[in-house]
Amino acid sequence: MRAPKSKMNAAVSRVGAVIAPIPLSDGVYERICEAVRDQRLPPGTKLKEVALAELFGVTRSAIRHAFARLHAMKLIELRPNRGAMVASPSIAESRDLFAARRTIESAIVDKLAREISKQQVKELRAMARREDTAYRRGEMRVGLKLSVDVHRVLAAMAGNTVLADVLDQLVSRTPLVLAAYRYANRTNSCANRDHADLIDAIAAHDPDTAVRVMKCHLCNLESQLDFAEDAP
Amino acid sequence: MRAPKSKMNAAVSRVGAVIAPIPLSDGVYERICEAVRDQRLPPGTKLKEVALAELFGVTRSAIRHAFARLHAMKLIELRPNRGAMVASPSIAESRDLFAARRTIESAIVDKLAREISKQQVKELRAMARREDTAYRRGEMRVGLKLSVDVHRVLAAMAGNTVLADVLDQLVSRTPLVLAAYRYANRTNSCANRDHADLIDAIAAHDPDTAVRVMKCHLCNLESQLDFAEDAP
DNA sequence: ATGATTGATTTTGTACACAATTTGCGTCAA
DNA sequence: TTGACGCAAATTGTGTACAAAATCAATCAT
Repeated sequence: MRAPKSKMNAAVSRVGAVIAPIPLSDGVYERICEAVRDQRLPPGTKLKEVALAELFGVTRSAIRHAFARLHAMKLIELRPNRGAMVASPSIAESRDLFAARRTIESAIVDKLAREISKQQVKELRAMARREDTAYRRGEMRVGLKLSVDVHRVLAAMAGNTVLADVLDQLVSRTPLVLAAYRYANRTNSCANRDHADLIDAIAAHDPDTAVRVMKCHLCNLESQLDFAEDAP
Repeated sequence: MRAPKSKMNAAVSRVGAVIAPIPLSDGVYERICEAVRDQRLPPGTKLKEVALAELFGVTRSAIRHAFARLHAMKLIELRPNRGAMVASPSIAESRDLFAARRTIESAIVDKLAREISKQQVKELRAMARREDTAYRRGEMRVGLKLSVDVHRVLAAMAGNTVLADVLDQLVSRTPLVLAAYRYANRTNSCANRDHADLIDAIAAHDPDTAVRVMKCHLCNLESQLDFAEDAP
């Protein structure tokens, strides 16, 4: 990989076969995906192939593979002969994204409120607690990650893998919208009380309340956005 | 740079830039995507890179790019060092797929029933008519394509591009489920009367009926499946 | 006869090289 | 000073070559 010469190449790739039995440029994909979710890569950031290739210690081929997947997830935009950049969701797309999330996550919490187990409730509460402490400590990046993960875990617990995968994409795109349009003075993305209330409703096996809280939660988040200024 | 080789080369690529301003292995992606939707590629079909490369007249690089996108759409499976094959949805995944479609398409027709225009109704009716004639003529492949397209057009008309994109993926995966699990004696995928009834309810601006018909339509389709036999 | 094993062929994964387009900078003229 | 023009550098698109892994077939042993 790193060394182009033959002996070295054989030895290195043998090791690679052990630690990476998966055909992976996947690692690159995951890393960039997380960076987008963590808002370390703001919308519009140019992604140069050679720079990323030597950063990750892989070749351009792997980067381009990762780009193809990231593009399919709509996390980056690919313009012909002009390279890749982190996606800048338009205003319309951002609105549609929240509307789609309301539809899907309502269905998810409705189902979950009917069939959640005690153990799952415990996991959710633990996660919400960790999220809360992270925000209290001012660790915004950790808090954001946990906020996002709460929604992903809810989807996973609902047991519909197809819907969970779909929501995963929408949730991953949300930080890009927040980065592009949120008021500067807003601090955290998911009000912690919202998550706690949501989990309470689910734990109480109250689907209607859970759906209402989830919709309200997403509307609150969307209302923190300012769609007036620029037009990406 | 300068062109010391041949003028011909420059001229050809200039033409290429005009007809293909998009960085396209996209054509390959579209072709395979359609083939899956048309059920010309049954689940489990092995997709060899070199064979496809010379079939489409491109190099393996383009094929691999297309594979990455098809994998992200979950239309093919990629096993490390063992290549690509058309996805074989599991029973659980198939059930989840239909459940997800019920959730999303209910939201779509609900919205559409509230704001559809006369012109859009005309388009839908024309499409349903073409679908009907195709099935009557025994052109099953054309009929299937139109059946699928009805759902895609409904999603597009609802105006939420995010939800439409998501549904596009689910709809494209449905033919794979049908190919894998449907009773052999069943003829067409979407009962034509269902689509006509659905469009009637939407045209009448009756969201509740439209949602009920859509859910019923999808349940009918799912009930044509036999999840008993094999286990992919 | 059946099963395992080894060797050759096929197929995938990855590195690399070249072509072509875009981009940035410097020069020149109005 | 400003604008356009043009060359040079950087970046992307694509084709090719080689190495590793898997598949298949034939051989050998039990």
